[in-house]
Amino acid sequence: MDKDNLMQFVRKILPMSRDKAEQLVEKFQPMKIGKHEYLLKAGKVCSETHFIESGTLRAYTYDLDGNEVTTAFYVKHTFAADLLSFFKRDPAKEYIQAITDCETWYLTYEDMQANFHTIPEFREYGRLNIVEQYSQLKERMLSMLQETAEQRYSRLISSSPEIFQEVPLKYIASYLGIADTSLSRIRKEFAKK
Amino acid sequence: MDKDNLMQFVRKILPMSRDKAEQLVEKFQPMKIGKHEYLLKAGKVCSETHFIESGTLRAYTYDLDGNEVTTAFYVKHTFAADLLSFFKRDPAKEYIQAITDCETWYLTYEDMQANFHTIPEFREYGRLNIVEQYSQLKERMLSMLQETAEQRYSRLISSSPEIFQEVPLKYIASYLGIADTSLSRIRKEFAKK
DNA sequence: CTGATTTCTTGACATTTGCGAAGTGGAAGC
DNA sequence: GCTTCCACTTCGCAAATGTCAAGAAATCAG
Repeated sequence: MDKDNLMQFVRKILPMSRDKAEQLVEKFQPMKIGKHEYLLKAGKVCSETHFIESGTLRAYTYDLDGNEVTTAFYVKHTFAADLLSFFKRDPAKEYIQAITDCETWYLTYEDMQANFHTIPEFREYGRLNIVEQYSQLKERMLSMLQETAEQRYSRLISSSPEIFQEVPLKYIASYLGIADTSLSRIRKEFAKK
Repeated sequence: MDKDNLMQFVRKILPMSRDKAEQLVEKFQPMKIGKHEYLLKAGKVCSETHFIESGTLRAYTYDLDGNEVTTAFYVKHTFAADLLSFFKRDPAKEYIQAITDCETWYLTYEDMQANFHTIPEFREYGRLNIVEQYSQLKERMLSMLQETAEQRYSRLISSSPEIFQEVPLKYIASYLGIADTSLSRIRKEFAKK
């Protein structure tokens, strides 16, 4: 397992020389996580950020009635971490669980801080990365505000078809903010078209 | 008009000495914006971030059917800006409009960048500020996922009662993701309790 | 392979919310 | 002062979604 995918991802967000990029990803270390295992549990401080080489994970929390609410899916070649816990050093409110076996490259908070202080490109990358996550969250927010459940489903299946290969539909339902029975109906309607 | 409120806000997010804080807020300049005027228009790059000394603003965009969707309210003693446009230097997708007459302290992107490079505390503040915004957006996202319109209304009125003093209800409705007639019904039910 | 568990679908029914139209009250402009 | 416009409410009905319960289908464990 080499770091090519990680390098490619990093340079896409902030174009830089190959040398700089290599310096930047140097501290990432490999990890394996088995299906159903946890990358993070609520109550613990998120101390690493993981670039997913292979596999799929999800983040979830509980609503006031005790129901699971899936807040994010993490697919290969993206980063998985609880940003808030990671940067604020607060206990996480979410669980991050492997849906399939996963391989990741992870960076600890300490290593990241060290690089922030010594590599200007890394700082800039760090900020842009947060802005990028904010951007995605905002799009999802807008989608919740102005689209119907069917439109959100349609959007998800065309933007991230991989998710549907590996993730149980009930998780997708709670991610879309609807009951699993409603998703089932929507899929039925959707198939007709 | 002095910068006390600004200083206080900045130091709340990242505690630091009074000297450092003064250095940090030095570049902020005063501006006045009249009711109904725009602080930012869609298509333009957001080139300043505004700390609101007094007044209220809202951000909005249009959905696919051409309806206004209110995405944020900015009340006094918080920052107003299109984060994505500001940091990515992309054209904004939103309008930011004054709902009442406003006074702000603003900082240009260039001044911010300059300070980022020379003052470590400023960098750290900048990152934490984004994380803070991300945190608020995430809470709103969760609220959309798991709460009913009435619960969202209830939450907003208790967390930000000021908004209801100055903002037309139809904007609040679109912020909550519901039709203005539905908000009207919800308020009626809510008043009974 | 078999039984147990989980996931997914379906149906009936209740609730929430949206939409269009109508009406009221108040603010703004002339 | 009068008129116009805008914000807000209300009503009736339609559409979307939730809840609960049952059963089919897929998956897992031994």
